[in-house]
Amino acid sequence: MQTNWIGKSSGAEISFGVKAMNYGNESSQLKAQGPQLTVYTTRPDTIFGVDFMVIAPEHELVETITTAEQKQAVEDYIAYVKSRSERERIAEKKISGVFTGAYALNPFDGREIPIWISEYVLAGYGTGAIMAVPCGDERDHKFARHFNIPVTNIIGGYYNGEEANPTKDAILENSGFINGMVMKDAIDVVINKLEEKGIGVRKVNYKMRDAAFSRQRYWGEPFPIVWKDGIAYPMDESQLPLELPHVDSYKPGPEGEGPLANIKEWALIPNSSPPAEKGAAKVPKYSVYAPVQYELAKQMRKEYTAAEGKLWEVVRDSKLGYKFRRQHPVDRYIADFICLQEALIVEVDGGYHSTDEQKLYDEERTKVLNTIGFEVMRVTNEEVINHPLKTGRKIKERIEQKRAESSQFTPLHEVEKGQGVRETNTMPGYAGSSWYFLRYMDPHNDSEFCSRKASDYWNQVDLYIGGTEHAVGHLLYSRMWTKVLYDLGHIGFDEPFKQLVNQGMIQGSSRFVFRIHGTNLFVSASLISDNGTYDGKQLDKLHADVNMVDGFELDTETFKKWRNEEYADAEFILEDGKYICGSEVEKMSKSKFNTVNPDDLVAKYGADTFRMYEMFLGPVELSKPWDTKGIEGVHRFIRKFWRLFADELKGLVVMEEEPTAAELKVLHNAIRRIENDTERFSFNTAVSNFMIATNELTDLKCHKRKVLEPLLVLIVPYAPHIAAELWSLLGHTTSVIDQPYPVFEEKYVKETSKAYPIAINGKTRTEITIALEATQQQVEELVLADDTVKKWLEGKAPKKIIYVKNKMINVVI
RNA sequence: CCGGAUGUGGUGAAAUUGGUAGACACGUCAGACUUAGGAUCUGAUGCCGUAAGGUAUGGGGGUUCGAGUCCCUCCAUCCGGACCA
Repeated sequence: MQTNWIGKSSGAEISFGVKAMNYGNESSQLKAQGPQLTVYTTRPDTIFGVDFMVIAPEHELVETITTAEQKQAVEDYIAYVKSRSERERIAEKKISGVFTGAYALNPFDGREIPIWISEYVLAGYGTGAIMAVPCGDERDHKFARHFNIPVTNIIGGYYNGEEANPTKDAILENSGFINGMVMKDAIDVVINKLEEKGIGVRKVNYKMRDAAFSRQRYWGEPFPIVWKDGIAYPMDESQLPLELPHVDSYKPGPEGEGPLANIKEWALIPNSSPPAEKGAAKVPKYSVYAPVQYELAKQMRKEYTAAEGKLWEVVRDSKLGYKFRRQHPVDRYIADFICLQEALIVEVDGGYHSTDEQKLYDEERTKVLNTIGFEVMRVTNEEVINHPLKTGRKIKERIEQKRAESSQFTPLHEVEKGQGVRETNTMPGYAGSSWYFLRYMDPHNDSEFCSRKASDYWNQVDLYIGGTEHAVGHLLYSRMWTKVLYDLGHIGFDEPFKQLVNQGMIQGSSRFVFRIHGTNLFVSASLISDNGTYDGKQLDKLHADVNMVDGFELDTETFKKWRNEEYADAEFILEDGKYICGSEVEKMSKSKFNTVNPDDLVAKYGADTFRMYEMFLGPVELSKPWDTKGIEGVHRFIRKFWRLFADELKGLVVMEEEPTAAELKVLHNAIRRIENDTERFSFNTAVSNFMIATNELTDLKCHKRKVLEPLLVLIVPYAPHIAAELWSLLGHTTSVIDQPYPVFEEKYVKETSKAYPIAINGKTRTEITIALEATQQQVEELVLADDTVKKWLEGKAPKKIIYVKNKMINVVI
């Protein structure tokens, strides 16, 4: 599960010479001898199958190697790539590319290989260039077909001419010195040869995910960092720990920082050091982005559109009175223009923002940027080009309006000069969760995180139960820190957890309302036609809060008052006087308004019922939508269990008599099954075994202490509150938690006979009770004497009688 | 597209090694006790059929005396990942 995240791949980096020729770029000094093009590949064994090379549009060699004839085509292509948003590039599978006019040389046979540019190669991964082997790689193959590049087959019959085959088992053909070798084995041979010739090196590549160790949120450990003059200083150890202060509001700070920025007393540190440049301390706060993005932004800064160029002239050098940057990475996006001090982003809409999909993307982008505190303003290409100065004034007006609105806050950058400013971002969830289990072993230690003595005693965590997201995020980092601490000798184990169980998610059951697009009219679900329209009109599908829906029926009055009366003017098209909602099972999430508050259920049924009901829903590792339908059953069980001990009127009814064989059998069956279920995390069947035992004891009218006390100990992990309560009701003064676990004894559940199912040709027809120690012959006699069996035999003799002791009997006719 | 998981009644589900499919609950129906019942208790309840019986674990095929379980294949849903060279 974690391999995708660590993204380790091993292969080789290979340098290809580029054929010397007359390049379009006259200033190139590489006319005599071509430059080197370095690629990364996991499959060096396919080197003789390289039919073309592809470099990323942002690749540094693009300008250098493009020939004069291809110059225009390449420029057009790069302009096209630039015009596409990051997301389009990732989402669309469109094949596009352009030939540079240059050729690389195969280091082994000198074959000339055309070099292409295509957006399917990413600047940020590997070297930003690949060697394309169409017969072995599907993307390369599609590219080759699209541009009619001849395909060299190096894998013989494994390649059918239609589809690439990424096999490693083929025997190589058309492959020079590795002809006849199996591909797997050739990988090493080629790498060795490359290294020998000095044109390549063995290399392991990693991709990093979630590398940014910072969040603009409240909940997280604060960084012990103080910014001064734009430089981060770690706090002195004597001032640690830095504690998360109380906040009244979790809203973003005045400039879109984390909520901590709202607490001036905490964030600002009086200081007499030299005055910081205005705003300097804030700049790095927005620098939470991947290096790839930084590179991309740099590139984009060089290749701006006409409108962007004009607007830059208007806003650059604080001409508007505010400092603007252009093509600046923010979160996962790159903003066209940004004024960090005022948290305003100005986007220039090119002509390509016209389709619905692009609009959706823009909306989402705006939403994300808003969430982290930026206001997004859009201007069109036309207005910038026709009225650049007017656009500038418009931007300035917007800023001033924004300042007026937020004047109740003192923006951090306006504080007295010379003050330090705390980092207001906090650490991500996995920061603390990566090692807290170690701290738990020694929580009061104030000289180190955990003494070696304590960690040696407690050792690894026996069992880790978590969801699948945790398995990648949290587990990955706890494993890393554990390994680091082990290498440093602070702990004696290098894996944090002995066993992992992935529990499923409790999903939400969302409810939807359907609004006719552009109106306040809401249509009840079953009136909507199959193609998702009503009366031919488009509908907006909106989440409605599940708490104002009874089953599927919407409480329309509550709905009108919902979200500060956002839908106060709503009108409804009902069916049978009701508004029926649509429903879907989704992840439970506040944004989907499908969360339910367990407090209400706990108040109604108690925590034990709630706990057991969650267990009873099904296997832990499965996800299922939250549904309270069955909770009554569990609650009834708990009351029934209670009645074994006490009567509403008579109080305690426990008797001291010796239990009967039947009662002991119930108890010991329960011990065996529940112990077994608990050990294999089959909590749902354990709960049902408690129910079975309780039902059986109720039927036996058993209220005997010697049966009930062990049962109480069994139930402690499942219903701890009532277990403790009943334990004390039984007159004990010690805790039930300290009781030894009941021991199963075979002798109480031993049977002497069994009611065997009798099957004729595999189909069960009747049942005969036979002693367990019966022999094959005795069984056959008994079975053949049975009326039902005789009826099915119709006087014939059976071919065979299969007798499996303690299981079943099958008569084959 | 890749990887992982899951498909069983009206519903949540059970079925240690291939051996009585649907335990335990919810729901529904009938009944008891009740002024009442959203309390408690009893019984019934996969589907078709009066019954005998037939049929049934996503679809199709196979192995076996016997398959929810093992094998092949197709389909659906969910989760995770994804231009990763």
